Amino acid sequence: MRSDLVHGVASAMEAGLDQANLMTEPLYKAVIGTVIDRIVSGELVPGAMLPSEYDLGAELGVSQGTARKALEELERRGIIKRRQGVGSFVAVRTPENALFQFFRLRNPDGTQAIPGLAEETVTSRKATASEAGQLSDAPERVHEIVRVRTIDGARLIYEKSVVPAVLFPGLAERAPLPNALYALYQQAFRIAIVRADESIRAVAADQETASALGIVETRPVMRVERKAFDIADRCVELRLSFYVTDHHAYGISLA
Amino acid sequence: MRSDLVHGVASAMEAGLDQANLMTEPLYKAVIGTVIDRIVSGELVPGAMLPSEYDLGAELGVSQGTARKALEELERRGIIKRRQGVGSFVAVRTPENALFQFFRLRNPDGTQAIPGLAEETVTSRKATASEAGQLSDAPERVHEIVRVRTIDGARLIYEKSVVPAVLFPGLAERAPLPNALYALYQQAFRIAIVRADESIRAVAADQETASALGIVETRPVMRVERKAFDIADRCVELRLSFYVTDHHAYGISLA
DNA sequence: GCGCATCAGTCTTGTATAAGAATTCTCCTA
DNA sequence: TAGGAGAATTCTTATACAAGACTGATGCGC
Repeated sequence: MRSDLVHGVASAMEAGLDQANLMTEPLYKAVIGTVIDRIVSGELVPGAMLPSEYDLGAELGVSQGTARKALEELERRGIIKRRQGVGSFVAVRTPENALFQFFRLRNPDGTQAIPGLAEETVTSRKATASEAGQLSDAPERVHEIVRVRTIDGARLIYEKSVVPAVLFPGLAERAPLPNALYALYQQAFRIAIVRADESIRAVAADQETASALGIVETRPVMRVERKAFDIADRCVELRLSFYVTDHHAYGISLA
Repeated sequence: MRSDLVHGVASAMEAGLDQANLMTEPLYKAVIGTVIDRIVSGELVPGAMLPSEYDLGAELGVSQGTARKALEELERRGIIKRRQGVGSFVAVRTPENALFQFFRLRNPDGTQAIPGLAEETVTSRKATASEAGQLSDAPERVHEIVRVRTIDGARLIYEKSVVPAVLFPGLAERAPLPNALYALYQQAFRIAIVRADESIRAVAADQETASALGIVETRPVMRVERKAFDIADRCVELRLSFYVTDHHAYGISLA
């Protein structure tokens, strides 16, 4: 079986993965890498059905149980969804679940707040040194999306998103963009956001934010810096957001 | 094997678990419940070694593989730690890892901020209706821990923690309390915090917070409401914290 | 005799595999 | 149109072997 395994790993390499297997990497990890490669390459599009555990195992020269272990971990990471009796599918980021996963603002009663879109400007420009350093592959040019978002009609959110131009060709021409950017990223550019690191502070609104939201400059607002990572763990978006949290709260869970 | 399984579940019931198994619950979930029961009951204390996969399986009438599946999930939940060639151990909440897991304040360079303790008062009183409704088992009396914490000598954090008196007998007499409360909870009261839900807002400091931290009343501070849950998923602590985030940020990860 | 390295043994978890059960959907039939 | 057989899928359980880690005995040099 080991020879077949090596063959399976070899196909994974052909699909784009060629590091990290020097010392007999476990088979199931090689399978994980193969599946991720196929998603990244577009061979498996969001919503597509994966081969069954048995077929995937046969194809890569491993047993059904090993393929299963790989699929279980992919589901834990949120990359695929599985349904008994039906099959395994590449996770689809819909406007609904994208909001539920990454938009954390809650109403006073704890329910999810539903944001609207009041203003939007999309521009292309050179990346700053800081942006190039934080984004993967140090892009030279970026798209900047500046938005004012509303909740129940009130202008409460001001946010700037920066993405590499090379990964999002023609983004600026697509304006106006839909409310849920991450669903657009996946559907139009095949980039699935699966993880985000955030840095949160309470600050007094600066002049730019205050005028955008129509508030006084000294008002406390929540300042959130986000780095968003795709399925291949590349940092593909920087986002700086300001929230007015007088009647809403940012809900998170620590585990 | 199914009859033996039922027997295993029966022993789990004797250990304290007697709901949620009406319709042929999977064996490995019954094993998970049994292990959790033993930890909650104090039969397995933090740091104690669990039976090996083989022994645990034999004891409960399931195979090593099934016991293994249960132990894997317990490790994912952070309830136990496993080391190849050594064994499985009930997770120990040390002051260090408790801070790393639940104290999210970061220095400007992204490293973990180390808090100190400047002031502390511990009192016992009747629970408010709101507190009784949020805490598990609607306790009549609570302990309240009010603290001012420092970072690099600066008074930057003001926090009030409320815990049920019945679960923490004699807590008030233990003052002064150690810096890491959750380590104390586990070591002195056998209550392991494994999860917390937080609600974050940016507000202007109120009079109480401002005087405690020595800042002006209008200064923006981060207001964090936390509900902390133990291994049995009971809400055992309410905490209201105020952070001065001029030079520090609250770091979280969304996945 | 004392100290230290080495090595075998044993206990543990990690990996791989396989067989049968449970779930879901489709399609045919009455 | 309702119901049931069948096929496809994931889910559960079980077993065998590999790999890592600690223990203690053994032997050698000093």
